[in-house]
Amino acid sequence: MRADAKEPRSRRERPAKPALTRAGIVAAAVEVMRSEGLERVTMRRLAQELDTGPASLYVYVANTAELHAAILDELLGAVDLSAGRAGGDWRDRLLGVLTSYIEVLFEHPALARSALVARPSGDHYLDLVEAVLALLAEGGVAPARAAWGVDLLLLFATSTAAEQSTRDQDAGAQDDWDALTGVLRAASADRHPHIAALGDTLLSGTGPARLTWGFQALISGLLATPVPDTTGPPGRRS
Amino acid sequence: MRADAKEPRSRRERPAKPALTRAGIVAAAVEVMRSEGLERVTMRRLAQELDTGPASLYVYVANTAELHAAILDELLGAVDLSAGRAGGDWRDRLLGVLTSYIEVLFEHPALARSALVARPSGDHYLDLVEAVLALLAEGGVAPARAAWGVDLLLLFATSTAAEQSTRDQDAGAQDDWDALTGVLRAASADRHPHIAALGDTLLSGTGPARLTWGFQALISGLLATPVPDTTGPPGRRS
DNA sequence: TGCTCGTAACGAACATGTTCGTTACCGTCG
DNA sequence: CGACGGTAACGAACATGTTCGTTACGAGCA
Repeated sequence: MRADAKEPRSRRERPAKPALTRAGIVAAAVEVMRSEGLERVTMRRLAQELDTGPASLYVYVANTAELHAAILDELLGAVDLSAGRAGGDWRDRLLGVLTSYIEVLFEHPALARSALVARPSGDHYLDLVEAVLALLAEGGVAPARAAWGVDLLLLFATSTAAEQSTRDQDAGAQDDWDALTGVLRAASADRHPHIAALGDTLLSGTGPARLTWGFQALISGLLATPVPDTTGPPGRRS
Repeated sequence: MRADAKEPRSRRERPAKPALTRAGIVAAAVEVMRSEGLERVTMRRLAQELDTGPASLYVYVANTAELHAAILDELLGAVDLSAGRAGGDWRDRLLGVLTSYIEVLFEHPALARSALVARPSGDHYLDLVEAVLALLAEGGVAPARAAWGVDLLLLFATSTAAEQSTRDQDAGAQDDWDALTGVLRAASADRHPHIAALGDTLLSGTGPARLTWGFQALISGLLATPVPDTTGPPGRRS
């Protein structure tokens, strides 16, 4: 960004730019994503958008993963939390909220992967956690169990979406899929009898059906499994 | 790698090198990992090790994620599957196998992340799937449900390990953790009453305890949740 | 008014993943 | 015996993430 033919002194001519703040960076990132796709949201592209150099961004954003997590939190504003406040069985409503969450993730699986690395801690994510906790409480789940349960549910949703990363994206997805089915089918009955016996059943079911089943299993499981008596003091998980 | 001072004609002098095959590449990758750490296992470093250029590797390995997945499969040879064949309750034994699996992952969280992207399909991974399926069958879990269940269990294990990626690694882990606790504690009682009420409980429990609880919840859940009648033909999950 | 100094921003650099067009080898055919 | 063609391998290039030392700016002070 030197004094080339283009934009000789753009900083003066466009004082509307947010002047390098974290919120501004994230906003610009979201905008670039909406107009050019997530893969174009690179540090350099973003710096160009903000009329600066890549290095400057690192003052406000630790790395690309954190940036993506911030973008994700922005998108999480679209999660339909009202599903939790409607009528009907609390389990069904919980399923509704989780489904809404995962629908957002499925649109940008790469973001889900970032969310696994740099866990989102934005307002929208907290809203989601709050909604899930409220539903669990309504279902009579003990607080300690709900605390672990919300983690379990959201981790499952996030990682399921993350898993789809390369599968859905572009071409080559079908190749991957074919390769996987091939490997499973080729499993010798000698070494892997159960795999061979199950065959295609391992891969059966459409995405949504498996997803719903998974959520229901998780809910049932956490309802049935008490946490080990005292949940000691908080500390680094290691 | 031109005719510089070093190794003018190394290819002739070291005919022992595996001469560029996928197995050889993966073997070299594992060796580099063991001696210099995973972060040093880069395409360039690997090419140098094999006395070739980075581009040549792409004939046998699609990308870095796939390479890492291949490495992981190699490490999965260390999973203690014999735990599944010992005596005692099948659930306990299943827990033992899963724990052994996750112990391997926890040593190299970055690999777990790759496994989410490029799902491993090596022999050792199939062995693991087979062992889990055998235990589920022993527990009387219906085949269709076991097929989905093994996916659920392994996805949980893998993503839990992947989540630790940046946390454990090096310094900065503590920073992240502090930031997270800070955010949760700062949750206003107005907007997020349940979060505020739970407080530290959300972060309570040591890693192993939470992990064990998660596995048990998953097992209970899949035992309690029937799959939707017919599990149609296999197809792309979308 | 002129100087100093702390901080935000910057430019340049390095290592990485990945791709592209080209080259060198080797068995095959005329 | 010599030309051909296919395939494995290669070198160079490009875009990316990230870091480092340096610069420019503006507030506070002499």
